This record gives sequence, C-alpha cells and structure tokens, in this order.
Amino acid sequence: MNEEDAERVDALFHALADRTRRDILRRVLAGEHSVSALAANYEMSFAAVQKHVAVLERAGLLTKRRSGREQLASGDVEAVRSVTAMLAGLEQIWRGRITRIDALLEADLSPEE
Amino acid sequence: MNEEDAERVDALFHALADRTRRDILRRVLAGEHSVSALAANYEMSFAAVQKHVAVLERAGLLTKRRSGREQLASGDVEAVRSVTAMLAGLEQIWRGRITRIDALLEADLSPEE
DNA sequence: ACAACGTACAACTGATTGGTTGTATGTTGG
DNA sequence: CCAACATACAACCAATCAGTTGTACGTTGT
Repeated sequence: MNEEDAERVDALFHALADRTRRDILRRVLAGEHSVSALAANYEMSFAAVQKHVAVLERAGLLTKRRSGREQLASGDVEAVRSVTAMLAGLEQIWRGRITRIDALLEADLSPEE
Repeated sequence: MNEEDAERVDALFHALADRTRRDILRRVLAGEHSVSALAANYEMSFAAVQKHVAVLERAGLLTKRRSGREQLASGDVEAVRSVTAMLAGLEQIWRGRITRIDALLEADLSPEE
C-alpha cells in the first residue's frame, strides 16, 4: 500500500466518521439532492452542511453536477465498495490466522505423518 | 439508528481513519502482539503507539489480555464485520435508487398498462 | 535484591476539526 | 431590472487529535 492509497483510504474513513456526513451520504446514494435541500434536514448552518458535502466530495464518496443555480450531489457507490473491499482484506488476514491456528491444532493431534 | 449506535459507528470509522491504526489492526488480526512488539514497527514513540492501540480498543476493534508484564492485543473480526454490514446497508440504499430509476424508464417506454 | 522491561498516564504542543458569521458571486422569476 | 435564491469561501473559535516527554508502577531474569 503506497502513500497515495493510504491518503485516499484515510480520507474515506475520515469522511465516514461523522454521523451527519453518513446521513448525507445515505440521502445522496438514494438520489440526487441539491446542497440546500440537504441542508434543510439539519439544525446546523447551511455553510456547515456545505463543508460536510465538500468532505464527502474530496473523499470521492459523492460527485456534484451543476443544474442552473443548484448543485446536485449524487453518491458514488463505487467508493463505498472500495471501503468494503479494504475491510474484506482485513477479514482475509484474520482468516489466515485461524487457518494457522487450525494447522497447529491439527499438528498437535496427529504429530506423526 | 439511535445515539449510542451512531457514537459507536463514529468511533469505528474514526479508529480506521489513520494508517498507523489500520496497520496495527492488520497485525493484531493476524495474531496476538504485545504493545511494545507493535511499537517496534513504527518510528513514533512507544506512548504514541500505545494511544493508537487504546483508540482501537475503545472502538472495539481489538481486545487486550494480560500475560505477565506484557499486554497482548488481538483483533476482533466481528467489529470489522459490523462496519462491513453498515456499508452494505448504504449499498442497499443505492440499489433502491437504481430500482426506482429502472421503474421510471420502464414506465417511460411502456406508458400504458 | 535490583536493573531492565512493559505498560499506563499526565501534561504539553501544533495541527486539524466542526461549527459559526459574514461577504461575494452567479442564477432565476416576476 | 432586481430581489430572492443557491452556492462558495474566508476568518474566526472551541474542541479534539496525534504526537512528544516525563513520571510512576508492576513484573521478570539474573
């Protein structure tokens, strides 16, 4: 894993580590929403929501397209999948550990061959 | 999703949003390691690594057990899976969007029924 | 017994975060 | 044309973060 990849993964997990951003992501995965339409759902200021959208965008979890004076945000499911893939990698490492433990137990129970 | 759940998920993603912590998690998923054995792999101070381990522990991604003067850390794959499950939920929401779009296209192509 | 080891924790620092308000710029409807 | 709308961005603030050093305390091997 090189430096760039690590930074990208940092950004992905960081973006997901905030409940407001996760909620925004839910909405934009379900369909396009303008930034102000998203902002209407939260107590905080418009600017705060706009920043959250920007964090998600920098992480690649959503993209924006202009439509007149609105900016429509849309979730990118591929980015979500890349996170899932990374976690699957971790799980695979764990599986290797279990396999090693099983092998040890096996060797213990039948020490000769 | 209630407050507690949200906090737990916050902690999980936050813990994963640091490359040193992800590397530590990789190692402890592969097998038990003492905190100082882990610390030996990084340039930073022992205390810094100890803090990273504590963050992972608070998030539930690893557990420690004492063995003499050492503290052995072990990765918890169930916590990793809970993150995967949460991402699968997001992907499911996205799938619903596609289904809706398909339905619209369908209705468009065959407007009577 | 005691020096070295493994760990925990407090206090400090600089950087980053999540939030605010205010200002500027482009867009649209009447 | 112009008022209202949608967005962007800068400056600021309090809180948190990732790192440091220093101190304290239990454990172990000789």
